[in-house]
Amino acid sequence: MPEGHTVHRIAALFREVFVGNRVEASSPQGRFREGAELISGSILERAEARGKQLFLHCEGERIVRVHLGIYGAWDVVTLDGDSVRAGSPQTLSLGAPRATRRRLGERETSFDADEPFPPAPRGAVRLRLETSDVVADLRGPTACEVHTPEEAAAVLARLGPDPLLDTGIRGQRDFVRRVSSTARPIGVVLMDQSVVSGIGNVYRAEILFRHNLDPYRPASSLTAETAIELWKDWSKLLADGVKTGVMMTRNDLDAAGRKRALRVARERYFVYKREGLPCRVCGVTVQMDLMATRKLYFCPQCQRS
DNA sequence: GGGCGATGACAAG
DNA sequence: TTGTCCTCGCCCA
Repeated sequence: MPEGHTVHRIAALFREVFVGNRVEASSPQGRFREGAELISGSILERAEARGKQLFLHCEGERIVRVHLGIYGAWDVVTLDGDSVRAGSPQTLSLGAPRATRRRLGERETSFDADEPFPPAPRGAVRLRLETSDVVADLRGPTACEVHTPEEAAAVLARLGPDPLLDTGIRGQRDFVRRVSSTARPIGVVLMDQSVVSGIGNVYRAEILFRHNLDPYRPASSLTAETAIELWKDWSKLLADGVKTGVMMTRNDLDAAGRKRALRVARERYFVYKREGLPCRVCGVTVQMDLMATRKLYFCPQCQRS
């Protein structure tokens, strides 16, 4: 997925294009018909992310919670703002204003869509949100539900700190406390959303590598200093990811290399999906193990206990 | 056109 | 620990 950075980007985009507006909701696929009816025509009051969870607060204390899971995505098509505002006869005579399509999820893309507006739903669209000049299609989410404030609060209560929300010393202390209180492997603990929000399989592998940490080491054996460094690093990576839309975890590149890595996915990581290739730092073969059902990539040399 | 894997999280046993 | 759900793009024939 869609790790935490993606969901914060979606929330920011929704704040830009939906919040404050009356939004029509539908479920072209049919699997969210009742939920869509509950919120359709109401004003979207807030859009917030916490870790991998998105909360859309609608008028009337109805909150749509969306979790993209491993392959969910939002396709957002916006009419070009200038064209819409200009509304000049010239623009109109040229036909429909240009639409821009953005996908936020699995692989982010952005391109001008050569299609009429609103576009017909393609594939299995669980939820479509629509105003006169924006359409957002949700497909493949692991969760899409309408909650009461109490239900939403219950979900939030189960989530560990998110560096973008729990800034400062409090979030850091909370993280350190949760990490130090379990003997489970740090590679498992970083993926546990009740310990820390937003880290997924890519960030897990990369953060562990960046700190030369053996993924199997008991979390409680880390020093407080190390735990603090992990929190600070996650804070930085998340902020970067939200800004660029890309998970870029290499810190060994010059400007040109960095630019290239932003374009070429396989250049972005130290170890993720590099099983069998030489470690970028020491040259030893990168290894892949299954840890808690997920593929864990690490360098057995750089990440020794 | 079939199979498979993917940035995830549950529940059941 | 295993099974299940969600959808799509890519690989191979």
